[in-house]
Amino acid sequence: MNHSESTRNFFEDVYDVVRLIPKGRVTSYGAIAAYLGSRGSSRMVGWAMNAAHGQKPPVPAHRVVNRNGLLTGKHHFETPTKMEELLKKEGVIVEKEAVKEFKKLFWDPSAELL
DNA sequence: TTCCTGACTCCAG
DNA sequence: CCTGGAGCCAGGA
Repeated sequence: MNHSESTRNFFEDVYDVVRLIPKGRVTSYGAIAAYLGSRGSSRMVGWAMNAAHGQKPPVPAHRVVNRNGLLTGKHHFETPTKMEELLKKEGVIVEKEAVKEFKKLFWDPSAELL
């Protein structure tokens, strides 16, 4: 397989995992990267999210935050408050750029997807 | 092709 | 507690 094919599959894999995140739960870029077998590629997960807009079926990118629960990707949504609004709609409280009860709401694909 | 950037994370000081 | 550097690797200029 060539380079573009493996890239496409990596993105598809990321989207599939993100779509499996339960409503009202969140995970991190690093957790997804680790689940896909490339721990150091957390930045690529973020890059994938950057290209996730308009995907069918939709990719709930708002459920992916950084390892501390901070909404570092909020500026990539339609509006800077969109990410927080979507989370709040699912019952996730966001306080000062971060997910409240992050540890409790954290969904780890490596542990949940057995 | 090289250089730079980035929705990240870890580690050293 | 905070800062900087390194590793990561796909794209755009």
